[in-house]
Amino acid sequence: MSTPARGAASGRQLPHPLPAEIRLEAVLHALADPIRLRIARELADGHVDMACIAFDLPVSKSTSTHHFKVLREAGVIRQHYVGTSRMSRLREEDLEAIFPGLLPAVLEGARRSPEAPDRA
Amino acid sequence: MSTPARGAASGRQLPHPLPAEIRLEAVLHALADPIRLRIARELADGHVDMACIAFDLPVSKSTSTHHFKVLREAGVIRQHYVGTSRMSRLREEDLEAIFPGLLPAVLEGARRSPEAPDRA
DNA sequence: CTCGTAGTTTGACAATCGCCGTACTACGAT
DNA sequence: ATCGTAGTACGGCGATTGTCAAACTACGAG
Repeated sequence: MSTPARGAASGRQLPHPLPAEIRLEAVLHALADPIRLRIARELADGHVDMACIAFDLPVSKSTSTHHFKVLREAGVIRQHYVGTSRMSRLREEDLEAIFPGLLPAVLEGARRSPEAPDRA
Repeated sequence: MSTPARGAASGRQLPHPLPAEIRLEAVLHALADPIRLRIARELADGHVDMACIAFDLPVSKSTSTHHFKVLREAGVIRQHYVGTSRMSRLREEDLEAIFPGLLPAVLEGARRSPEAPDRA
């Protein structure tokens, strides 16, 4: 039948690392990319939960998916489905517990830097 | 004296970015590598100035040179020659002024993490 | 001057990364 | 049931990265 009954509204599950599995190198690597840093900054700036589409990123859909996946697998964001949209949120509390002060420092630094100098 | 007047002890010069040129992405990228993170941690742990050879890194000489260069060009460390040895030091004050709290948070995180999970 | 030590440079290689387009799946609405 | 929307998965491509070995330079000691 069409409705598989196995999913419900939260049908699709997404793998997230446990706090103990979050690696510093992975977090730093995830945030070292300009686009991912921008995503993190936008998530931090007021918006608690945002759908991927809400970000106006200068890349294709597949690349977007890729960047969100890197952030999620590094433990920087948490994602869950709402309908066909995927909501993203910073794992601020988890990260604060594991690497105190790290995320705030990065985000504050990102706010000061003019986004990116000009890589054209 | 046999040594000519052209060099003195600080003969070879090394390019360092000015504080204004230090980019957050570059710093994060530099510290996202396990070996470079380890270098930074060892530099922070008590040793103010260290020669490259003082680090017992599991890589070849050329790779060492490469990693130190990445750290220097990102603005994380400052280097100067003493004889044939190159001394390295963390740019803690510069970084603190540009990205307050970032370096301490990273270093503290590096101390907690068991170096590297086990990449064998 | 000669030699050894410390580090650099070059060039190569495999692996990863960021990016894209296309084809596909899941959900909601009609 | 059908369609549109939101996002995923699967290659594929060019650029960057981490690694090494080999040849080289710079300094200090004897």
